[in-house]
Amino acid sequence: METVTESQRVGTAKKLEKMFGHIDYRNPPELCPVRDVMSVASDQWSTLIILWLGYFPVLRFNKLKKYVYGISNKVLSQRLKVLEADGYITRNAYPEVPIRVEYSLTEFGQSYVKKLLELTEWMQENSPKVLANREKYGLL
Amino acid sequence: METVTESQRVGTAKKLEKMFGHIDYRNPPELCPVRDVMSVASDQWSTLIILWLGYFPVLRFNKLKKYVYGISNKVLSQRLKVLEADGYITRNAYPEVPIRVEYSLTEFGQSYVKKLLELTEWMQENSPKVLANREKYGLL
DNA sequence: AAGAGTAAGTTACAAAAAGTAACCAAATGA
DNA sequence: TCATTTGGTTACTTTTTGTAACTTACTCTT
Repeated sequence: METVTESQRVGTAKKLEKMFGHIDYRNPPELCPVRDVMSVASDQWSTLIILWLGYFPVLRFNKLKKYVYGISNKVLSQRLKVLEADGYITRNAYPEVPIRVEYSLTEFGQSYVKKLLELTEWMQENSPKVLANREKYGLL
Repeated sequence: METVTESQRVGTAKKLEKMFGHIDYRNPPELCPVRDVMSVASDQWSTLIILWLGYFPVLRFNKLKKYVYGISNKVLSQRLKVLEADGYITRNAYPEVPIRVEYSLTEFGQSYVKKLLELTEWMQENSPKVLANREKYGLL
């Protein structure tokens, strides 16, 4: 068991201890719901799906597929199921012909999309720096 | 080109337009630095690496590997390179025997870890809800 | 002097995940 | 009768991950 002195520790980071196990070298996903839940919600495709559903209050399968550029039917369908199971989105199917299926965020999903937007805003502000760093690194 | 009325639009979500292309069905990663940069930084393993480096100011390869439970040498090594290239972390090698290599966050990395911690805090607060949802969904 | 140990990786091979593209159902319109 | 439509599914290929053995270079033990 490792101990970290206060001086070694970075400010707010104490919370990691609670989040990712108790710093005893054992924080596998089975023992760590945060890691488990996060790996679903912050997956690349899931993130884009949730963000677009934050933008449009309701979207049908094929519309969503156009916005989440590059996603395949298969993966979109998979992710939608998981996101529904985890409570971020709802699926409403209307038995018309052809069938109409509408996806939208739950309240829970909306609270998540707010957090996600904070992160993407940071990304937008900072992505130029990252691209500049990559350039520089490439030359070394 | 799709138009969204103000009433359809969810609050802060207008920013998506700037972030993910101009709502014209074309936001591939090549045209969208945010998507590109985000896919590296918010990858599951990268996230854990950055979080642990936020907790311990400096970590060596094998220590990092113990904290980021379950990661393989290969992937750890890959992610560290990319995170270094993107400017989140620094690598310092001391030519002792055996070699000693120290990783730590750059200032930029520290500004990112703060954002990341906000997200993980949300996850910690909300993961019980997600697990409960999953249970319920499983029964349907 | 031969062998073991150590840190930080790399490499070859196997398994899992993702991408691709064709296919399906059910009703409607030409 | 045949094409069209939506929301997927399926079989197959390619890419990404995971596994575990190996490497390098020097030091310590025997």
